[in-house]
Amino acid sequence: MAGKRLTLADVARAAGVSKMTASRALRDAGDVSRESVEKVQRAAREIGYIGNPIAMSLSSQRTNLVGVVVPSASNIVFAEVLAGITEALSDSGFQPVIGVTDYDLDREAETIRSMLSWRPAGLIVTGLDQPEAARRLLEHAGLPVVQIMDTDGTPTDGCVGIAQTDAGAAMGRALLEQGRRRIGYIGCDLAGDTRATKRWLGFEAALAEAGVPLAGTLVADRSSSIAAGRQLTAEFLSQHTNIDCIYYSNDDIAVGGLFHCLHAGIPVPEEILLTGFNGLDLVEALPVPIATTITPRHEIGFKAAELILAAAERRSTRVDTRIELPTRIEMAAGFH
Amino acid sequence: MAGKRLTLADVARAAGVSKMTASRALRDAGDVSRESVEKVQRAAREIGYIGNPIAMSLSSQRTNLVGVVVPSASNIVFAEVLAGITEALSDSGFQPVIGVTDYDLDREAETIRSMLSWRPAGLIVTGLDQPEAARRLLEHAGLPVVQIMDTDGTPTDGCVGIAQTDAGAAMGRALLEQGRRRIGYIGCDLAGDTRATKRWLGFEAALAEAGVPLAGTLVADRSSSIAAGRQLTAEFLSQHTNIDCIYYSNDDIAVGGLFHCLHAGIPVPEEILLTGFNGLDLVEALPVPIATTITPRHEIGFKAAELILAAAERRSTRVDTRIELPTRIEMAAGFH
DNA sequence: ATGAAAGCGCTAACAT
DNA sequence: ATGTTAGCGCTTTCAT
Repeated sequence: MAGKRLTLADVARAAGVSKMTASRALRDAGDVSRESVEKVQRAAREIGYIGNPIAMSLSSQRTNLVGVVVPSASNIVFAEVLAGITEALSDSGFQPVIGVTDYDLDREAETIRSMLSWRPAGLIVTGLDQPEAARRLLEHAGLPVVQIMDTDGTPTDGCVGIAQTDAGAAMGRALLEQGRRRIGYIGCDLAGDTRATKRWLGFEAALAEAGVPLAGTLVADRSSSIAAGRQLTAEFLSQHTNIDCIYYSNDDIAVGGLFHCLHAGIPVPEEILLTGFNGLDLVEALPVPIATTITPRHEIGFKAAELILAAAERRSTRVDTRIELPTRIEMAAGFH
Repeated sequence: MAGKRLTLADVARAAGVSKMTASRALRDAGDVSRESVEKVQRAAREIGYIGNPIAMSLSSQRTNLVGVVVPSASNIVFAEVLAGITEALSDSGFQPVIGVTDYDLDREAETIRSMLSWRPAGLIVTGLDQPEAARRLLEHAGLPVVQIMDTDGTPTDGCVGIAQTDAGAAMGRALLEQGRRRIGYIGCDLAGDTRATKRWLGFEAALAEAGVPLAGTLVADRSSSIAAGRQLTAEFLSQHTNIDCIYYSNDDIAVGGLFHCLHAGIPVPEEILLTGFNGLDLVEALPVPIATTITPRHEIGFKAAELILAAAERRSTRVDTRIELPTRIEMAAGFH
């Protein structure tokens, strides 16, 4: 059991070549005879050699790591983004390393710093609006950085996301087109989520442009959840009358709102049209239709990882690419 | 910009001490005068030194990494387990490194192998029933391993979880106690999820013991989701009559079932009692009550990480601890 | 095509 | 309490 771990020297000895030849053979690093390659790879397999990425990284001054910083792991949206990243990275030899900030701005800089200390091949970070300290870290990182989810602003290096303000505005116009006029807004955790704030501002501006003021606003400093949506909706409707539409900061809260309406016997969407954001699977399965903006979560992750991969391949320290993905409004999402 | 990265030698020079003293001072490794510690830490801060964990790890032959292997990242259950792990690890100096297998048994061994190559301080792996190859890797890992979620079986080293078979049986008895007799079972993805299979077997055994056969069974080879639950329930109810209760392999599928019933106008829970597993927040917010078994997801992650930490602290290669956490049945979960 | 020497940035072990 | 000497396991560079 245990015993000392096998090293490259063991493989070299078993194959009857030098460490260098073994190293090259295992990496397909050219300039090795077919013969040697086979000998070495067979020897490695036979003795059960597993390379040591730590030593590899220290020696080569580069890692096969891609750092990913997201605000939440339990939010299905980021889980889907991560799935996209993982898919793009699979079979590339690169590994994602995930850091979670829990929407804590101080922890964000700390997390980024800690990722950078591993000198990853690239970094994927959520959002365009890091506080000063974090932004400085990204600027001086000296490696490819992709900021994701949002394209409203100036990225440090590259970005992949959607136009958040426009998305909010588009939904505002769409709701007006449906004839809704007594429109409320309910949001959670806006301090930590600048994307939601942008949508809200875009939404409000679109209504204002049509001369329709928001009929009411309820923003809670708590984290977004279905339960929060349910409670906030109950509170909101007890304070405002004749509301015919509510725009929520995301789908979770909107579904909570729907649960309140179902429980209270309020006809959805006839009396009140509920509107979320993201187009989660949950929403598509709802027994009653609500509106939402469908976002390409998986694709955002996939493309971001592709950009890092491409930069790593050409040994560049920059991505320098800006990708704005389209969104789509669905007025009656749900299974009906 | 960029330029060469600062190393320990730079700190030592700036502080006017040797590399060794600087190293010890930065790590609080004893045997350094208060004076030197301060000088070094100030120098490090001033020049903006960030340590290189790769070099540290290679030299010390140990890392601050804890490997975590889960079947799915987008499943909220594992996201909550990860949150527990992250919380236990925060401020410990250890970092989780996450690997996702997507319920693919081949990928599991590969993922474990890849985690092990980094020589983490410990490994947290989902489930007790790895296929042979993966199990061998764990046995020969030579580091603390904690298998999570399940305690029905023999762990390689330590485990933290719940008694899955018992949990299924307990729910079976509870439903009988409610007077339900025409009970169906609907499950998804049971090949990849041995825990769900154990619950099912326990459940069926409990019914059999009372002389009540399952009124029907529908198991789909697709991944678990709300949409799947909705479709499978529709299918199931079209095939079986007089069903008064359905046990689902988890909460997601049960919620899908509820959505079908709400849409079809079937009174829940009066006519049919729906039963999930986990006690997700989603379930607690539902407008109509369903039954579920509440599981300590967060705590499982937290305790597993604590075990790794404790083993690392005493420089042990084993955890050798088995923790079985209690579950609780709630017959009318939801907000009503 | 192969190998020898040097070193990546740090810490363990052993001085002093 | 501080410093010196050797590596950790690999790759880079430079010979051959």
